[in-house]
Amino acid sequence: MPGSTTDRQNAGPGKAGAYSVPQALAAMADRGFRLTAPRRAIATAALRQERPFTAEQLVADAATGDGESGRSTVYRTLEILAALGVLSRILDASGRPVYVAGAPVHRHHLVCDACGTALPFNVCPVADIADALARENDFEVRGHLLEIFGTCGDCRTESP
Amino acid sequence: MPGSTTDRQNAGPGKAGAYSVPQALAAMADRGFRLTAPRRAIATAALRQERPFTAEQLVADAATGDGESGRSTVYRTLEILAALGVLSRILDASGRPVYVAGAPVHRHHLVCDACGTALPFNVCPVADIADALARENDFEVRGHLLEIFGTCGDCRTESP
DNA sequence: GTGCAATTGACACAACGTCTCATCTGAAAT
DNA sequence: ATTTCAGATGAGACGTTGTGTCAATTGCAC
Ligand SMILES: [Mn+2]
Ligand SMILES: [Mn+2]
Ligand SMILES: [Zn+2]
Ligand SMILES: [Zn+2]
Repeated sequence: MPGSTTDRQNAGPGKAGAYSVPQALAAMADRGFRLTAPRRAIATAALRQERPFTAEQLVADAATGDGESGRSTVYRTLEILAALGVLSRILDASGRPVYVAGAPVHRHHLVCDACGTALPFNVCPVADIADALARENDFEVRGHLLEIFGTCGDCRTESP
Repeated sequence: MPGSTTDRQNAGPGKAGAYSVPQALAAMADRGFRLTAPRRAIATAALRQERPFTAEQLVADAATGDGESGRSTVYRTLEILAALGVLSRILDASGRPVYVAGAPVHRHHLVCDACGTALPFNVCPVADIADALARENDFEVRGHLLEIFGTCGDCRTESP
């Protein structure tokens, strides 16, 4: 059962808000999760990704890469990493859940149709109108979903 | 009535932007789609929904309600109705595609967690910042996704 | 009416995800 | 170092959502 105590030195993310693999593992151990070989492999693979990735992608990755891991374990470990704030689970342009590195802070993305890169931005234009909308419609706002889609500069220069 | 003429005046949606069943059928016929029994049944069932509905919900509905329709036909007909602007396909809080009545105009919704009601609103706070974000990040904006989640007044008064 | 292309729907298939449960293992206690 | 067992694994069955195929059916133009 989770809840024990161990080393807390590098349990948190660095300045950029991104966890290193050792930090991610420490965060897991902190919460009482056992450091198994599959979990090490999955955390390593997840943090190596430079773009949003689906669970299935990592299933395939983990099968060939850093040791074998079953589908169930991949799903379970990604869930844990998301709960710990090592990863965030967001929705891509098609509504499919994808994971990105970083805590699930209030954040939105510029998502490139071509390469899938999700560039975060933090200005939120929703808060301004949410209050007004809530009042006008007797609606209690809990949260919102905002993603902007298009094409990044790199992809535009590479295409005719 | 023998020899009655086909209403051509009903090809478009009414003032509220919502299609009636005859209007939806007329829109299909206009585009060369045949008016089959399954299509009538599916259009009828779809326009009867008062909340966003999934294709699978309508598959179940159509099986019991206005005559039998195969799964493939339901999916295909919903796709047609969405293409015609009779329905819109949006994403719910979980990212699942759902259909709502009305043309896929630029629109966002207040989506109730409890009852699923999707209340549209038309003020868009994204346009304001999209330009700036595009410029700052060399990103060509194609579109965006914005849904606000929470609880509607009806559901709040019914719960403790 | 006839003819034929459009349409249907049973069925197979695939992707994604959940659940179970027999087996294995990390790590705490000794 | 060995014991011990709750935590963890993963093969496999299963459910849901959605797509593709194709022989049989049917709307509709003529
Ligand atoms: Mn926001
Ligand atoms: Mn908008
Ligand atoms: Zn790109
Ligand atoms: Zn409600």
